[in-house]
Amino acid sequence: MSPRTADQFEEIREEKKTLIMDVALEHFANEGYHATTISHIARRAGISKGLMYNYFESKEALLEAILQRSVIGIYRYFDLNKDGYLSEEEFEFFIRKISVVLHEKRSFWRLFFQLVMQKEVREKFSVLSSEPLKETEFFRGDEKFLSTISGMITDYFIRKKQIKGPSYDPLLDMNMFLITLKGYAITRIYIDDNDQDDDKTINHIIEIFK
Amino acid sequence: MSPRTADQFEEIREEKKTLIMDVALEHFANEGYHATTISHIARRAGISKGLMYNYFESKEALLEAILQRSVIGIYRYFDLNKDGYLSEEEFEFFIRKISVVLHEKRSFWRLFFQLVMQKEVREKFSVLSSEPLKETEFFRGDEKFLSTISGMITDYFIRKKQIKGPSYDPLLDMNMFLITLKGYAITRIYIDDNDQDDDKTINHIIEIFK
Amino acid sequence: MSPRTADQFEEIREEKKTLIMDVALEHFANEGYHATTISHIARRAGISKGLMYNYFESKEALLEAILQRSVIGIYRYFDLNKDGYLSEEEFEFFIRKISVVLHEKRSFWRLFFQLVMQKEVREKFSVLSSEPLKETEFFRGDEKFLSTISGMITDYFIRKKQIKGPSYDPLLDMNMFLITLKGYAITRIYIDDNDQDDDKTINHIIEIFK
Amino acid sequence: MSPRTADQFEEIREEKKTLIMDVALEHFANEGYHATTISHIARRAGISKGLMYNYFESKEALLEAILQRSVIGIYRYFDLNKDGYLSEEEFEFFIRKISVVLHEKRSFWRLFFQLVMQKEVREKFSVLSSEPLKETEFFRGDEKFLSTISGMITDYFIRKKQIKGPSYDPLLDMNMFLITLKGYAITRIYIDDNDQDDDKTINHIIEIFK
DNA sequence: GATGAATGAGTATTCATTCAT
DNA sequence: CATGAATGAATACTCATTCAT
Repeated sequence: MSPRTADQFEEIREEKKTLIMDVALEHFANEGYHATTISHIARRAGISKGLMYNYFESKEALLEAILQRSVIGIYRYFDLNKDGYLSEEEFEFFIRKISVVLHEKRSFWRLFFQLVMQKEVREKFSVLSSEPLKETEFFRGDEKFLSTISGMITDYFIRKKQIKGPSYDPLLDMNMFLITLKGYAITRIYIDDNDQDDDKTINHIIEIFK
Repeated sequence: MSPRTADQFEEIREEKKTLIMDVALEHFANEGYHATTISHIARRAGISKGLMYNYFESKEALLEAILQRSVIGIYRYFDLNKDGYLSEEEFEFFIRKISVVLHEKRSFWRLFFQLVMQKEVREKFSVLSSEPLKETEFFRGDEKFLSTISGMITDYFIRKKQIKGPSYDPLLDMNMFLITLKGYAITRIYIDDNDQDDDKTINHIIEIFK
Repeated sequence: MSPRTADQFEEIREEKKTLIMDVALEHFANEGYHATTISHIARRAGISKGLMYNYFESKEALLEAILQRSVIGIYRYFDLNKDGYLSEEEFEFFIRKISVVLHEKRSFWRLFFQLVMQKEVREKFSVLSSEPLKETEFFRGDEKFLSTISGMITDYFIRKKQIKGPSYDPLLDMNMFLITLKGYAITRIYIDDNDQDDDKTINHIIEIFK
Repeated sequence: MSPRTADQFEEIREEKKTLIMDVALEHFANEGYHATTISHIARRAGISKGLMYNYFESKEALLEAILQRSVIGIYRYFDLNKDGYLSEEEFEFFIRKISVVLHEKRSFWRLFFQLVMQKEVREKFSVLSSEPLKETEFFRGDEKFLSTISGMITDYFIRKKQIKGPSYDPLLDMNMFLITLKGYAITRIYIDDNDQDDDKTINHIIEIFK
C-alpha cells in the first residue's frame, strides 16, 4: 500500500483524459458537437460529470484538446517538420499515407469537416499563419499544419511544370488535385470497414497526379 | 376597410413562409442547424417567435420544408422526370448545370452536406427507394432524386465502356467521377463570389469524364 | 335586399353566441377548461378567433357566460322563484327533475364539478349570499341558486321531523340525502346514453328520503 | 471531505423526490394539474426547476409517480392481496378504512376525481384488467386495484341475497351503495379538518348496507 | 361583422457548469 | 481524485389576445 508516485498519478490522469477524449471524439464525430452532451460523454466513459471538469475546463476546451491531439498525431505521422519538400518519389507515399490516416483517424476527420463547415470556424482557418507552431494553440497549430502542407503541394506542382513543359497548367492541375483529395476524403471517412475498391482508386489518383 | 380575401391571406402566408425559410436556410447553412435558434431566425426575419409557429409546426418541420423546397427546385431545374437517360451531349450540360446549381443554391448544399454527415441522417439516405416521388415526403423525394441521378450516372459509365473498349474500367471511372464531383461540390459551395478559375476547372472535368 | 333590421342582427348575434357557447361547453366539460384552447373552440364552431372576441371579452368571460346561461336555465326549470317551499308531493317531482336535468345538462354538470374542485372556485362558493339574484353576476347567481335550494332542502328535512317523531335526526338524514344526491349526480353525468337501471335507482332514492 | 457514499446519494434522492411529490400533489389537487406550473412547484419546494428534471423526466412523469405512490400506499393499507373476500364483519372495517383513507389521502383523491373527470383518462379506466399487478405500471395497477375492489363488492352483495331473501335486489342495493360511497367520498375529501358529524354518517352508512 | 396574421408573456424542458461532501 | 445534486440561463414551443384590413 505504498502511496503512488507522482508519475503513477500522472499516468492515471493521462489514461482518463485519453479515455474521455476517445469517447467524446466518437460522439462529436457521429452525432455532432452540439448534439452531444457532457452527461452523455461522462456516462459512456464511465465517469462522473464532475470529473470531466477536473480534466477539461469546458466542453469547448475538450473539443480543442481533441483536435490538438489529432492534429499533432497526424503532424507527427507525416513527419512534416523536416524540410517541407515533396519529391516525386515521396508523392506516392504521401498519397498512401493520406489514405491510411483518413481511415484510421476517420472520427477526427468527420469532426473536422463538420467544424470546417461552420462559418465562424471557417473564417478562422482562412487566415493562414506563418508563426512557429505552439502545441497549446490548436487553431494556430492547425493553420501551420495546413499552410505547411499547402506550401509543399504548391511547390510540388510548380516543379512539375518544369517536367511537363509550357502547355502544362500547374494551378489547374493543383486545383484538380485538391478537389480530388477532398472528394476522396469525404468518401473515405464515411466507410467503416476498409473498402476493397480503395486500392484501385488510390493507385489511379497517384497515376494521375504524380 | 373591407376584410382581406382568402387570396390575400394566402399571399401573405406564402410571402412570410418564404421569408422565414430564406432566413432560416441562411443560418442553418452557416451556423449549423443545432446552433441556430428560433429566436435568432425570428429576429433576423423581423417577426415574432410565435408567428414562426403559425407557419411551421416545429424547428424540424421548418428544416424539412426548406429541404423539400430546395430538392423540388433542383429536381425541376434538372428536369429529371423525362427519361433518366444521359446522352454524351447531355453530359456536358449536366456538369455545367451542377456547377450552376451548386453555386446558386450553395446555402442548401452547405446544409445538405452538414446533415448528411450526421450519423442518423446518413442512415436514412442509405436506403434508396424506387417508389414514385411524392412531393410532400422529403426524404423519399430526396432518395428518389439521388437514386435517379445515381441510376443515370451508372448507366452513362456502363455505356462508355462500349466506346472505350475492354481495357476501360467503368466502375473505377465512375468512382473517380463521383469523388471529383464531391470534391468539386464542397470546394464550390464555400466560395461566395463566383470564382474566376471555375470555368477552367469545369471544362477540365468535362474533358476528363465525357 | 332590404337591409336587415336591428332585430334580425340581434337574432344572428344570439345564434352565433349560442353556437360558440355550445361548442365551448362541450370541450370545457370533456377536455377541461385549461386544456381547451380558444383556437380549438373557434375551429369547431366554424368561426374565426377574432369573432370569438367580438362576442366574448375573454376566455373567462366565455366560461362565465356559459355557467350563467346554464344556471339560469336550471333555475327556470325548477321555477325556484315562487316560494321556496318544498312540499312532500313536490319532493318526488323535485328528485325526478334533478335526474332529468343532470342528464340533459350533463356537460354543464361535468364542467361544474370540475370547477368546484378547484380551490379558488370552491372558496367563492363557500360564502353563500342572500342578496337578490343579478343575472349578470354568475357566481352571485349561482350562490343564490344554491342557497335557495339549500334552504328549501333544510326546511324540508326539518318539517319531516314533525312527522317522524323525536327519534328522527333531521341533520343526519339531510346529510345522507346530500351525499346520495352528489353520488347519484357524478354517476349519472358520466353516462352518455340514458341508463336503463336509472328509474329503479331514482324510485329507490325517492322512497328512502320522502 | 470524503465523498458521499452511494447510500447517502440515494437518501438525498429519495428525500428530494418525496418533497417534490408532496408539494406537487398539494398543488395538483388544489389548483389542478394544468393550472399548476413546474416553476410554482419548484419555488414552493425551495429548489430549482432544473432539479425537478433531475428526478422526474417530465411533468406527466411526476404526475404518474405521484399517482403510483398513492395507489400502492392505499393498496397496501387495504391489504387487498389476501383473498379478495369481504365477510360481513370485514365490511364494517372496510367502510371505516375507506373513511380514514379518504381523509388522510384527501389530496390524492381530489386529484384522482379531477383526473377521472377528464375524458381521455376516463376511457383508460374503463378497460379493467385482470393481469397481476406490476407496481411500475400505474394505470394497470390502478385498474387492478379498482377491479379487485369492484369484484369484492359485487361478491358481497350477491352473498347478501342469500340472507335477505328473494325480494332483495342485489344490483340495486349495490348501485345505491356505490352512489353513497361516491357521494360520501367527494363530500369527505373537501373537508380539511376532521368533521364532527362524520362518525354519525359513517355509522349510518354501515347500518344501511351491512 | 369577420378574418387570420401577428404578438409576447408564459411554460415545459435542456444542459453546461459549479460545488459540497 | 471523485461524485452527482444543484443551479440558472437558454431553448423550443403554446396560447390568449390584439388589430389591420
